[in-house]
Amino acid sequence: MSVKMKQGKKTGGTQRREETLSLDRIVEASIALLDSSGAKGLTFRALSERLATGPGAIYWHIGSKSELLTAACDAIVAQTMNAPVEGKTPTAIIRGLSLAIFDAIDEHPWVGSALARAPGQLPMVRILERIGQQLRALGVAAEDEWPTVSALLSYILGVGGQNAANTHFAQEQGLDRSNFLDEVSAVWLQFNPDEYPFTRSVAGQLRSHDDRVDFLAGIDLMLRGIESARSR
Amino acid sequence: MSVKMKQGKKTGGTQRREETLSLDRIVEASIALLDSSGAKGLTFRALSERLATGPGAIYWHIGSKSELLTAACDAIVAQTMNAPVEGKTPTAIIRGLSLAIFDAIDEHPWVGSALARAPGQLPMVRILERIGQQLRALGVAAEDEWPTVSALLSYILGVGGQNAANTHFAQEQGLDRSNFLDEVSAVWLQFNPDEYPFTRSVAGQLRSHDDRVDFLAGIDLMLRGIESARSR
DNA sequence: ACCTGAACACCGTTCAAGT
DNA sequence: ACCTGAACACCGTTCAAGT
Repeated sequence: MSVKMKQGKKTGGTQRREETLSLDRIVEASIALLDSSGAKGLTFRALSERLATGPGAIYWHIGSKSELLTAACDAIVAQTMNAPVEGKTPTAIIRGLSLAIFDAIDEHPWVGSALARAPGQLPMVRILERIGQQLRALGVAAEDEWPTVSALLSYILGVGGQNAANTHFAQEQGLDRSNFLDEVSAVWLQFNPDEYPFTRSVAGQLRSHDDRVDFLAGIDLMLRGIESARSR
Repeated sequence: MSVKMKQGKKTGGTQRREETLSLDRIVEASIALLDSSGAKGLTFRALSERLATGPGAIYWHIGSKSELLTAACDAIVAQTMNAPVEGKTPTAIIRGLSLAIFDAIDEHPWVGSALARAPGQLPMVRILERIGQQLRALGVAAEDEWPTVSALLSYILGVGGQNAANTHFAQEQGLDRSNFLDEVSAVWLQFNPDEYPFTRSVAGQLRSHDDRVDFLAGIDLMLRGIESARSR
């Protein structure tokens, strides 16, 4: 739940009063702000008002806004990736982990874009590690380990980013996400059939689809690909 | 090369002088700005200076900054997706199309993030359409068409987004991208071996890898998955 | 129809000054 | 060591006024 991005920050032995500012409290307030008003809602002014302090105080605890966003993202990802996953086989666990991330991003859409903007950072690494261990258990060849996790991770980040963009776009237009997708589908149906035959014919499926099911279908596609590489 | 995002904008019969403002000229200048100074470089002030006009003039031609970014993105994507692709079989063409997008994003990193932020919009649809047609040629079952393009597209967007984030992060630290990845690799090697065994052992591969090769490996993984679904 | 440019309502970040 | 809050250097966007 609480994650230090900086190190060497031990809070002595004596207990301070609840109101004291701390990275944890800042991150907590940031998450609340992000959840309620999206990525645009996280500003140092809104944050310092919520924490009854000035913007400068926050800068004492964290270096920049992007660090703050990554710290908030990491709090969610850590919580998600530390939770136990049901499933016995490596493939089942990978499916479970993937769905857990999907659901976390679904609940906190801003995590999708924050994750994509922090390459190589802790939040990404947590996912990389847990999926990687299962790939190893699956028996993926050593030289294939990196390209394989990398591919799975990219896919997950891609879906997460789309998810974030969809909800952002939707609430910009005052719609919920499924209404927004309905509208996209309607636009696609107006496209010139000679130029965009595939898009048109698939527009209906866009309308009736289930994001979560499609996401899992993609994971399964990749898992089948991994299997078929292993067995040759 | 030139794409109208608004409609009904015919420029009469008479030719205006070169200096006249137009969506095309604005998009062209935007691309130059984005290429030279990244996503942060595109501001209405810098743009209006370059075009020797005021910010208000630009707003007469385009509705908002995000529309402008999408229009610039679409100019690149359209050019990329309209180019002929070598390859005879559907799989070869999908590989070629994917590489073409990868290379375009590599050359214009900002396209990676612009693409991700424009769900359902024209740039994405261009990619969707061309890949979708090849999936159809491949014989993918009608009910699998949507989840399959969707998965390929998410993967491509995911890699593109990472690519964009890497170069953005790198130039923020005054490094080039491979030096930046070296640094990430060094950080990973410092992680606790008990908590992050996989990440540590894979850090070396991160250092010596080739983004483009890894990207293609992911595409091949998915293509194998598609094949194996078809043959059962 | 198209352009000008000042003005508005914000941002992230810094920093002297306080305790 | 930690906090305050004014100030700086920006943003995107609007809009009366011009041609």
